[in-house]
This record gives sequence, C-alpha cells and structure tokens, in this order.
Amino acid sequence: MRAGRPRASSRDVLAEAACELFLEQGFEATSIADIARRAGVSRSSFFNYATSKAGLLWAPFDERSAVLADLLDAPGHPLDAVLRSAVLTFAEGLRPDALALAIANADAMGMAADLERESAVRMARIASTIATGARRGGRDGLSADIAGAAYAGAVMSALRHWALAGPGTRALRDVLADALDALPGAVS
Amino acid sequence: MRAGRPRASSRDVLAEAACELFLEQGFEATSIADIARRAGVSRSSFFNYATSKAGLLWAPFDERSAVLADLLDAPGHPLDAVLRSAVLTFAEGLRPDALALAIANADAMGMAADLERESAVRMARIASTIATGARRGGRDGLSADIAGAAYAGAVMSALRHWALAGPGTRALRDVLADALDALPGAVS
DNA sequence: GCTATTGTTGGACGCGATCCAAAAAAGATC
DNA sequence: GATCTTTTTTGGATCGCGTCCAACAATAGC
Repeated sequence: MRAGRPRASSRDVLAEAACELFLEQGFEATSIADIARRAGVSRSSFFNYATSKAGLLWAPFDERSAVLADLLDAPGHPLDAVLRSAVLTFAEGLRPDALALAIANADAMGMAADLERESAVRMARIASTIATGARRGGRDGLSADIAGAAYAGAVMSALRHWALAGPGTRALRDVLADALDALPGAVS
Repeated sequence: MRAGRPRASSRDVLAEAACELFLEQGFEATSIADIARRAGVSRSSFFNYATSKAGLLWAPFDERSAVLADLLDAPGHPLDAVLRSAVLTFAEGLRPDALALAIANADAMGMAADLERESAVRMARIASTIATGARRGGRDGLSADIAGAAYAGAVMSALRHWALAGPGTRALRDVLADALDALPGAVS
C-alpha cells in the first residue's frame, strides 16, 4: 500500500456530483463549492481532482490524448495507417461517461457555450498532435496541419455522435472507425 | 453627426496598448485595469470595446467570421468552389494587425497558452460554420464535419504562417489561397 | 511510539467579468 | 441659450474562479 493519507473521494465521484448539479441548476449557476459540497469534500480539495470546473468532465479524454501524443512520438515514420491505428488506440481506452452525459444533455445543463469552448481546445490539441506526427512522416507543414485538423474533426464528430446516440449503443471505437473511413474523399 | 457622447477611444487603441503591455510585462501579469489605464479610459469602459481580455485581439477576426457565416447562409447549394470563394472573401477584409503581432511574439508575450485556447475556439467555430454549409450542399453529417475541420485547419494554418512571416510580406488572402490549394490530397 | 509521506482543510488573495446608477458630452428642438 | 434625448463614461459593488499556503489529519514502515 502507498503511504500517506488516503484520498477522500475520486474524480468520478466529483464528476457525477457535478452532472447532477448541472442538471438541477445549470452549469453557470453551479459553483465549484457546490460540487465539492455535494461530493463531500472541501472546495480546496476539488483542485486535487480537477484543474477547473470545465476540465473536470474532460479529464479522461485528456489522459487518452496524452497517450495519443506518446504513440505518435514513438520512433518510426507515421504513415496514414499509423495515424489511423494510433487514433483508434486512443479511443479504445477512452471511457468518458460523465462527458457523454453532458454532451447528450447539453441544453438541459446550459452547457452549450462551455462545451463549445472546451471541445474546441481538445480538437485543436489533437489536430496539433497529429500534425506534428504527420510532419515527422514526411508531409510539409501545410498539408500536415490540414490532415491533423481533418483527423481531429473526425474524432470530435465521432465523439459527439457516439454521445448523442447513447454510450450503450455502440462502442466509441467503432463510431470513430467509421469516421476515419470517411476521411479520404471528404475533401475532394 | 450621430447624437450622444462621442467615444473616448477605440478598439484599435486598446489593442495597441494591450500589445505594448504584453511585451513589457507578459500577458498574465497584465490586468485589464492596466490596459485601460494605458489607453486612457476606465476599467469599466474596457468592456465597451471588448468582451474579454483574450478576445480583444480577436475582434477583427470574429467580425469577419460573422461575414463568413452570412455568406454560407445565403441561398443556393454551397459546392466546394463556393466554400473556397467564401473563405477567401472572409480573408480579404481581414486586417488583424494586433493579432498578428501577438502570434509573432507569442513567446515574448507569454501568450502561448492563451493563443492556443482562443485560436482553438475560432478554429472550431469556422469548422462548424463550414460544416453546416457543406451539409446544405448535400454532404452527409460526418464528411461535412471533416471537411469543415479541414478548411478550418487551413485557415488557421495560413493565419499563423502569415503572421510569422510578417504581415507585410504577403497578403493574407494569397497565403490562404495556397493553403486551400493543399486541401485536396492532404487526406489521401 | 516516531517519522515520513500523502491528502485535506480553511482562509486569504488577485483578477476577470457582470451589473447598475449617476454623471458627462454631444446633437436636436424650440 | 435652455432643455431634452441619446450615447458613452465612470466608479463602485458583487460574484466566482483559480492560486497559494500553513496547519492539520491519516496512513505505512520502522
């Protein structure tokens, strides 16, 4: 066992409490103190589990994004097939339950504006990650940027469709695979 | 002449003052009060010219984005050629002087993180705008999202390259035209 | 028990952003 | 030129986010 005081809660508990409150009062009207109180921890402790109110639901996504970056940082020339498999691996370990709930109930939660901001940041981050990978694969800067953006668009589109259809319906990986299949020919 | 008290400043003046301070002290260390003071207006008045500290430099870009949305909202089926010309029109009226300065001096200004966030939001917004246009042009949702993201990636990549090369070097429109030429074949 | 380690807690702080009522500066009307 | 209307400015108040820190609590290993 690891030494030290055990954690009093978990990020999932925090995220669940947050979703409840977002549904009851809306995103804006819910303060960090509210979330912490419902989860049974102090406001200070909230920041041991998440860096911000908006980032709380995106934590699983961000962790997988770091994995994606590592995959594309490995030696070897990332061809299109490598990019595709890396993105699929990224999606396989991804289980963004609370985030899916938020996407599906964005209007009821008053989260449309926040989701736009936060998903935009993630999309750009993935685009940049893939672009640097594509550059290492020999592409010039411009088409690498475009390819990265296209891949990132496919990822976010798949995430949204998967969440709207209900996470139980299909595996996120499969939805994303379909999206990646649509990549060639999307810009003709 | 229009009735009422005349404006005491302008957004450009505010943006210029902001850039100076960002270079001197860094973005984080510069408060809105600082910017307003240097521009000779009160802190309250700052919000008559910009909605936020981060948005100040992006105001010209946002105005042209609204124009782009209007162009793609016009009747008629937006084919690829229409998308392309709309995006070029968007860029022609765009004169983001302060923004270009910030992009070129992002490190010296300590604006890397902020630029990532703000440009991500703009990129996603353009992607969404173009995606809805592409949908109206007959594409299915998925490839419309991908095409929108690819176009948006080209726009932001062109903006960055144009700013880094120095705004006097080439017209933004021409840089963007090259980027749009790279669209087909970027995802092969 | 003692110590090292890890987490929790409350409080204080600065800043971004919103809101509002009061005041100031212009044109319009007579 | 006095008054009215319109537009903008201004200061102050308020709220919440996010950071920082010192004190305290709980666990493992010795």
